[in-house]
Amino acid sequence: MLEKVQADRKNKLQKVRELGVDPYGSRYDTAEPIADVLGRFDDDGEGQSADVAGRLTLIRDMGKLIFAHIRDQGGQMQICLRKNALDERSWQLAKLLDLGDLVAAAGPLQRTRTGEITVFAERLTLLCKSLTPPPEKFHGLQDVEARYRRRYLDLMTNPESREVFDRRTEIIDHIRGKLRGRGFVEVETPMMQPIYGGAAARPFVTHHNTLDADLYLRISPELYLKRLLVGGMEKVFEINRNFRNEGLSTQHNPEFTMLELYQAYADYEVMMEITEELISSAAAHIAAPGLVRRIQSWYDHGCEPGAILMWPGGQAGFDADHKAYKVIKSGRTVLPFGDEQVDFSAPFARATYDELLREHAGVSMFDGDAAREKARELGIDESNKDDAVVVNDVFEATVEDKLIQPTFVLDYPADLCPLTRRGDDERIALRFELYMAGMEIANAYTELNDPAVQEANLRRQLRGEADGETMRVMDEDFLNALLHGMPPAGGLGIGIDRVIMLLTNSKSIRDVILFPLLRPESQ
RNA sequence: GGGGGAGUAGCUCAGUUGGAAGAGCAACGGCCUUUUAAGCCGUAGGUCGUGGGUUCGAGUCCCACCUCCCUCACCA
Repeated sequence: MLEKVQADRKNKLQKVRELGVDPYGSRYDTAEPIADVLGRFDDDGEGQSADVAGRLTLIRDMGKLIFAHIRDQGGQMQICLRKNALDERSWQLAKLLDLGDLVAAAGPLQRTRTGEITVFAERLTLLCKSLTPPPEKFHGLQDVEARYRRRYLDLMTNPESREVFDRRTEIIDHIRGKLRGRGFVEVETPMMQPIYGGAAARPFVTHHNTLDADLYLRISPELYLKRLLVGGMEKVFEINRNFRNEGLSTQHNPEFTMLELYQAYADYEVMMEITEELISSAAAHIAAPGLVRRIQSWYDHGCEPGAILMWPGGQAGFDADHKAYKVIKSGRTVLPFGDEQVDFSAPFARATYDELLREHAGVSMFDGDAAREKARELGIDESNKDDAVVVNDVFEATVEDKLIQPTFVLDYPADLCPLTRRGDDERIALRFELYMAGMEIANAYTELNDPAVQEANLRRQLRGEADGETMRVMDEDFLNALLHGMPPAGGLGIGIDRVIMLLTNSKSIRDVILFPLLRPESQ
């Protein structure tokens, strides 16, 4: 069947050529964004005209009169093609158009009898003939696997999907702007590393032929960014991919985007302020009415923006089935995430690791025996694991999914944190993680800059960590760098994909990554 | 890897107890100059995920496998 449709379309393509028209178009830079056209239309104005370009999403052919919807990246509107308004060749061309073709139409701009703003074309230009029909015009592409594997079809037909990726870009731009405003410089450090480190994860391995050397795709940029602190770069950040050779889930993609930043002469308290500012301001930015208005034009199918856009009480809101954004309380930014309402307003709640563990598990992080008992009660295998690993297993099992509202968890068990400075109490590390909606979003510490302690930490193996998942791979050059003296510093990592999930109400990380990793299709 | 769910036309989906594979959209032919998922008349389109099995007969029942989704495990 598909072959037949493609053959029909190739026939039409040939007929287009016989008309002397290039079916693959060429430069066309006179078109105006559709959202702008709809926005400037004046009901009392006369002699208005427009020139728009985009993909045909709907065609209603009435013989000598054709109505069609044309969509560009910011909006959709109606065009009308009439036999007696076009020259003979253009009319022949109009009758050969299919859903999915890219065209441009120019002519007078008027409302139709039923009130829809419409370009009554006097010029029609074919920009690209489409040989494969688009998905169903009303339901769009629903099949989840197809949406991930053939993202171009998802983007073409599902505006709410495009919307998520537009927001992703806006959020990352916003974060970069905030960091630049604080005097941070963006750097790029190796993705391919001879020694991997900075996190506890299994790496991907690759090979450089000329050097005949195995290299690892980085699991973290941390050790390189700290070298830059040694070199005198006092405020650095990197937003880039990390690769971890681990399982896939709704919260894990093997390659994911991480923000890491380091600030000399700061500590984890400063990192908390920065985290709060980045995330709460990104949420406020993304919930701003101006953005909601622009988005709304996608759903409007040609009705003028403004008709649906004024929300009562100055609140911004947006509802399209599963993607909903709202600013609910004035002065606070509250966004829905699934069944939850998450309040992104600063300041975020703070609690120590030990307080939370006592509250939810009834044991102290300093009492290894009690933690083991609790672990057995929870069905966690605690044999052959060090106390700190058992404690953390209990923490993850009992506390994590309770942390829906933004919460800084402070002061981790020192044994879990080889790169972190100890507190006055040597058993704790000056580290926090930020949890939201039960997900780990950020991780930061007051950085360890004592080379002797750092070396000892890296040499010590913790029992209970799986083979190959330890960060204790000795990086002599990193230790040498510390011997030259690294300023006391705060370091922060934020999982960008998860932030995007929270701010776009996406329950799966695959919905915020354009091309998530799936099993390759066989044959 | 364990558990649960799904896979039927290009797309969105029905398919009863096992008894002749369906609808809408898209496509093709025809009518139609103000339609809104246009309408009307007609035509065509299927390896029912793959491979076995049970049966007179399998989209439907059984087994294995493939892919995706959810969940658990894994995972800073």
